[in-house]
Formats: sequence, structure tokens, C-alpha cells
Amino acid sequence: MNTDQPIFRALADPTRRDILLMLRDTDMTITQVASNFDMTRAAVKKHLTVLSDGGLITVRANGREKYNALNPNAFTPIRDWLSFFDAFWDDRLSTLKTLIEKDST
Amino acid sequence: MNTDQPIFRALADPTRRDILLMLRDTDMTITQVASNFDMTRAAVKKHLTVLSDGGLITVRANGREKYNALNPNAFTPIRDWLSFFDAFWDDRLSTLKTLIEKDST
DNA sequence: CTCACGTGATACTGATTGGTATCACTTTAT
DNA sequence: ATAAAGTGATACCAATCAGTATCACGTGAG
Repeated sequence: MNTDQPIFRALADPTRRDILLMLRDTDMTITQVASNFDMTRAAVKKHLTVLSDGGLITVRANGREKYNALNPNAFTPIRDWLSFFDAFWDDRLSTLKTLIEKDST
Repeated sequence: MNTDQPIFRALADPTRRDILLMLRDTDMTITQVASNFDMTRAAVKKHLTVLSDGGLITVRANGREKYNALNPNAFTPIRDWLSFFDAFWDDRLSTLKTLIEKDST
């Protein structure tokens, strides 16, 4: 799929992966997230936008604050993509198995 | 883990993901891979280097040719990283469950 | 109302990245 | 031996990206 690009891109940056781990424990506002990094709030905001574009987080407004939360379905596309290779391993193993069995007759 | 960076970076490019899908079916030389893309062999070589750095492929020399093959253990780090969030979902669900049960008493 | 707080958005800079062009090296075939 | 095929490596260019600085906008408290 070409629609996977935003999520793979979102996961490519270590800062963004750290943010996801933070949101694992609790939802956070931009300022709260930024307080955990040695970087400007604007920079963090950019990362959050990329994460949102990748569907990894959702944003919920609460007054003048905005809470960022992990999206429960976030990693489904990644798992689906990975599973595309599982079938392959099975194929190769079954091919190997066939060869071995053929050899043992 | 910070050691995950090479593999996440390797998967961030759509061309590289396509290469992995190609290698899913059969091992290929650089020239063979390059013939499937509208880009120079040198560019493909760069992608293969990144994939190799990420531990996603292995390279085997055969005379003057070099065969690139998918690494069977390639995706383990990714799966491990993803599983780090599974525990979290369970926690949140059990918290929710506890709240519901407490509410129903 | 007024002012501080939390956020959004833009322009700009330095670093990284994808890609090309080019040359050098090794191996196979004639 | 000589040439062609397959690959490695470097320098270079254009585009993208991470981060900063700065200003504008809406919200809540005094």
C-alpha cells in the first residue's frame, strides 16, 4: 500500500517514538510533552502533527488545552504489512520441508 | 532502544519496502533489483546498503555477482517494539474493566 | 475588560537524504 | 590478454526535514 507511507514516516524518528511511549502511560498536552524534551514546543508540535498524520495519535480539545492520545488502532497497518512476510516464511519453510521429505524417501 | 533506529529508518522509504517485497519471492542481485525501478543502479545500491544496515537483508557473494536476500529475523525488533504497546492496551482495558465493575456494585 | 496561558502557523537555517554522474576494481568470457 | 559484465565508491545536486524564532489567535482567570 502507498497509504502506509505516513505511518512509516511517523515511526522513523526516535523523538516521535519516544513521544508514543510517553502517551502510552497518559494523555498529554503539547506543553506537557515538550517539557520532557530539550527542544522547543514548536518542534514538538511538528512531531505531533506528523504522528497525527500517520494516524498514530488523536487530539482532543479541552478548553484552551489540547490532549494528545495514543490511537488504539494505530499499529494495525504496520502489523498487516509485517504479516505480508509471514506468509513468505511459511512458504519457504514448507518448501524446505518438502525438499527434506523428498530427500528422506 | 536506540538501536532500533537503523531498521525504522530502513523501512521509512517506499522504494526500500518495495525491494523487501521483491526479495520476498527470490534472492536478487543489485542489477536485477535495479531493473525493476526507474532509477540508477547506484541509487538502488544505496537503498540496499540502508536495508543491510538495518539488518533487513543479507548479502552473499557469488563470483562477480552479489545476491541480496531477506533476513529471516529481520522484523523481530519491530515486533518487539510494537509489543511494548500491547501491554499498555491490556492495562487500559483492565483499568476500564475495573471501573465498570466498581460502578456496577 | 484585560492580560497571561496554551496553542497554531509561518519563514528561515543547517543537516540529512534520494538520486545522478563518473571512475576504479574484480571476475568471467572470448 | 583483452574486453565486457557486475559491482563499489566518491563527489555533487536538489529536495526534504528537524529545529528555532517569531507573530497571531483563542481561552480562561482576575
